Amino acid sequence: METSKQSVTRSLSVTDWLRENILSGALGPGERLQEVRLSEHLGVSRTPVRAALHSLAAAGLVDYAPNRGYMVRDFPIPEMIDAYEIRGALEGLAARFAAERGLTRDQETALEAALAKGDKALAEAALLGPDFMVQFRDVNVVIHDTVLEAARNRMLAEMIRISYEKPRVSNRIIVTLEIRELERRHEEHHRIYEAIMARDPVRAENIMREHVAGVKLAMVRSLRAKSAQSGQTAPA
Amino acid sequence: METSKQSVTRSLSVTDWLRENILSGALGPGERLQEVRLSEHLGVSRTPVRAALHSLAAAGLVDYAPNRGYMVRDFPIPEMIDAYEIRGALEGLAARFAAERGLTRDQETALEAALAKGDKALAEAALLGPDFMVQFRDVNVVIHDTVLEAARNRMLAEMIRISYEKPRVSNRIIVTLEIRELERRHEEHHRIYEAIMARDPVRAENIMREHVAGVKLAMVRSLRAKSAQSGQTAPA
DNA sequence: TTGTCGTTGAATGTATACAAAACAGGTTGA
DNA sequence: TCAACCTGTTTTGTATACATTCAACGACAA
Repeated sequence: METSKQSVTRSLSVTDWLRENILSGALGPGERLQEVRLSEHLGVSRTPVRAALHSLAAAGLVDYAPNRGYMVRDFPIPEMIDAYEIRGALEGLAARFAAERGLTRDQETALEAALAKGDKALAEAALLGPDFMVQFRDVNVVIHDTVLEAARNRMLAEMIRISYEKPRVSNRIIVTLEIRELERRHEEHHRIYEAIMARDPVRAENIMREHVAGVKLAMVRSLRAKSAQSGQTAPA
Repeated sequence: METSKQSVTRSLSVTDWLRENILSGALGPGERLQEVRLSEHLGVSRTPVRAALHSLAAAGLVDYAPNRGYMVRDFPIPEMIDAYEIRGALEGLAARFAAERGLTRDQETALEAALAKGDKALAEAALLGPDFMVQFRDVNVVIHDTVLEAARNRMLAEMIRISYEKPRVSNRIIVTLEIRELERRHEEHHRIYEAIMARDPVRAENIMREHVAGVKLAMVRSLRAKSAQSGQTAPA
């Protein structure tokens, strides 16, 4: 197995390996995932490979046809852009639930710490250098995960996780690089926190939805930049 | 196999069998799903049973713990009520996409036919008898499925399907029995269709979301009625 | 050339034997 | 009495042999 960490079972290891390779793009859309080939490549039998493929098919990362096997699913750009709308609707709902149900002491502390860390990172952006992006990414993850936890709904959490686990849609990735954008984004984090603390569900939902819409726009811009770039080298 | 229709593979048959029995409540929350027991009961080997359990775990119907197996997941009433909010958010999005992207000729025809059938069924409710509910259910399914199809987004479709495939949350079930409710519900169907035809995404989304919220309220009422009922026989 | 049909091969579907891990019970020690 | 541990049993995890299905290829006839 080429992954560093070993999961409890081989099936889970293979699942992780496949997921990572699909999300990173190492396994491209349309690529057939044949059981024997994979099992030889990974040094396990067909059984855990089959289990992993089953899981990924249910998670929507690979397509399955009876008696024909699995292939990496196609993720059209328009659908990935839509995915941000879906994320926005779901995370908006999470913010609403959080505002309705309130935060635990720990969640409140975690959010405040994350907000403060973000403020600090933005203030020191210049001297932090490459570490800055790492820190800001962590802040982002903590804030969104905590709001989701505060929503207290397993099904919602699973759906948001599914919407994350697609190429190019993770909140683990900060698309934009402009500091101005990040400042606005973090300002929104503050406002989401305030709305939840004020127990204002409607406002919490609206801000969160707008927040994700902002991320979507940044991603669309970055995609356009990329396609313009590749357009120069390969116009077809 | 006790199910009537045979799927292409045994794995799929077992998956269907398990899903149906969980959704119907024949397999209750917490019930352990042991591979050998199931395979003997269904007359197949452990392999297809394992495959089915894997799929259902990914679909969120059963819980899995490594080396400990599977059990039917718990579906707390509050989470099932939340599920309607999730459905509302997602179906609202679908209506918005449909309004943005427009209907094909076929979709338009299908919606108009379903609306007319619903009108007719409501008008003749008294003399249709038990057939009435069946017809109205069909109308409901066609309308929601067609809007979803018009949204042209596979990921959204899959998520809505997942939110349906929980006990008590299907649009295949009409909770309310009051004709007045159904008339209002169907009136909303008309308005959703109009908003989509008018290419008004915001309005389409809002109406659809309200529409699902109405279904949620009817379901909450019906749950309260049921718990009051069972409360008489078993107050604890 | 084109269409149909049968063969062939490669892939998935299934069953089953064996390995490893978790649970339950009793035993032994303090 | 209680706790820790050892051990048999049960259950899941894995490997592999065999069955089945599908798709591609080529032969043959129109």
